[in-house]
Amino acid sequence: MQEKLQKLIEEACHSLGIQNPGIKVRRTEILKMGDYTTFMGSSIQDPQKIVDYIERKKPEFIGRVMYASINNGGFINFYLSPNYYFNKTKQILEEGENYGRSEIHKGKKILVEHSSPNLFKPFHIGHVMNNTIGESINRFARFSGAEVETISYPSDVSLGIGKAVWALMQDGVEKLNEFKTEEEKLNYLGNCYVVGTKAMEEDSSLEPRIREITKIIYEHTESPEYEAYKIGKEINLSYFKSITKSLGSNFDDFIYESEAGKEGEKLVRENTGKIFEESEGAVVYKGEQDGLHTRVFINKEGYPTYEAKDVGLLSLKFSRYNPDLSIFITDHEQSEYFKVVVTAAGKINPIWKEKTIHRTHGRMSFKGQKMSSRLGGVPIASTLIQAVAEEVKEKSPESSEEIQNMIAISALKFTILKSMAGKNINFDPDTSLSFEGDSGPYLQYSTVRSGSVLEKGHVAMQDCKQTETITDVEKYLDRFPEVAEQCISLWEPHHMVGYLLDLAQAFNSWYGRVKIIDPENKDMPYNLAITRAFQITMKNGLYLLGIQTPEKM
RNA sequence: GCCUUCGUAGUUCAAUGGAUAGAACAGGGCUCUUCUAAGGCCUUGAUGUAGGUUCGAUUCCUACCGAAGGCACCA
Repeated sequence: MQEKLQKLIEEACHSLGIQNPGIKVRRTEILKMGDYTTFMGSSIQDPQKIVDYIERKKPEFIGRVMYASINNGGFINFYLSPNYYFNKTKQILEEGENYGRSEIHKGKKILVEHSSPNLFKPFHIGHVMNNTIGESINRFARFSGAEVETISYPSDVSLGIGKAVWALMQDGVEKLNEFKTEEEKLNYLGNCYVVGTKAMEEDSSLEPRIREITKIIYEHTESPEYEAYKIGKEINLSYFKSITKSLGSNFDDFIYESEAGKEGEKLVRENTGKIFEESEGAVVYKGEQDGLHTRVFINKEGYPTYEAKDVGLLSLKFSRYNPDLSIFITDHEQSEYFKVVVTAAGKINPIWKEKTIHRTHGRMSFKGQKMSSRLGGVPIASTLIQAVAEEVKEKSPESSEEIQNMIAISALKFTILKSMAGKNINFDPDTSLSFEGDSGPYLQYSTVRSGSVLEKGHVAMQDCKQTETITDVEKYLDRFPEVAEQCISLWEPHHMVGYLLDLAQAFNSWYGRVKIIDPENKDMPYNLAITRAFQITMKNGLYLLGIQTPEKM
């Protein structure tokens, strides 16, 4: 549509002898100003003549064209016709869950890595943020026409894990059998991590032993320690899968830190003297040559650091999946770190840098009393979700537990997704997590409401007649595909959140004014069709945010 | 000290260089014998400071003030 209008206006300019008008048609931000608009600079002598030209040629999709004069120029505003919107509604009903699906990355392969956990450490609120943003980007990737592979990068070797395994060995692995549920076993393992860390802090003579265990884990040496580690790793991994599943994620594959470490160490050693250099006994990359800073890739003890592991990860991603685009999501405090790592890795293979996109999420800080006291100041993911679900239960005791969870997760995800990723979030449970106003539940509620209307009336497009007036709901529905494309091209989900709020508001406002199920009203069939189109679009949009829509609420 | 990101209403967030800077929460006032009031309608209130580029700046540039993060073997 934008291209059609662009052509039309260029044609009009040419007919008036203006060769390079340099004007761009774009969407209006305010609905009453029209659907598309373009700014006419003072170089255009007589914009009214352009309007007249278009009025004469007026194709069917244009309702009217207006010139609005302003300071040093003005806008030519295009209003699309009722006929255009009528056909659009029909199109949405036909396309259903494919409405808005894009083809910008058709034929391409995209690799998305997110939610990378630290096994043996609890899945905390930071992981929920990563998962929420990562999952949404993952769904946008799938909506872009690309073939998508989703992976996670669990950290399965570190000194910290060595400490946890040491603590696990103290009481014996058999102790795990005493616990009935997976949750209890997991809590016990989490406790081992704490106990191990504390023990080493208090008694430094334990260090050689813990380093020995870490080495065993790193080298997969057959031993009781390695067996204990494998059991612990399995429990943690299985918990990771189940909690991310409950949040709406599935992973096609994993690349483990232990694998990436070996690959990375090999690559860094091969390129030492070329890309990397030795300095003070360590192998470093001097980032100053690129306006960055120096980082250590292999420490003076000869072990690969996270830097080398991330180089290995990049290498494995491209050798295993050969993606056209590789996106990964981390905490924003790693932004500078990854600039150095990706730049250094790009010197080994330029493709790795060119095709890699790093998106970040901020941190969540807590304030307010209500939720903080319930959480006891520990933002473990499952505890947080449970606490939110409790709030939902108070408000809606008659809903099933499944729906209560859906609403709780939507409230949480909405809070994370509504602002631009990478910015910190001030999480005030008393206000940021309200279920009223701009919120996840508001979007769900609006969708459920449309479903409830549709239960009472049957949608039949063939009974619909074109109306004289155009509702704001139709105008917003028309914009869904381009909002999705905006999110895809920028890899920023928050645009969709703002859009869905506008759409839902338009629907709720319309719902308040117009009785949809009204046999007296000749527009009832078309109003039902709009309602159905609204429901389809909301569901598609919420899907892209990783939010489920309940049947009732 | 250097680098990155960010300062918008009392609060939490929006706004490809364009029209009167949008919402929500909080405050004030309406609205359920009519399809779900987790709703709708009305109302008070904001671009950190000082310059610059531009017909036009929340957006781009410079300085300052403030916040978060990074800067050698932690992740």
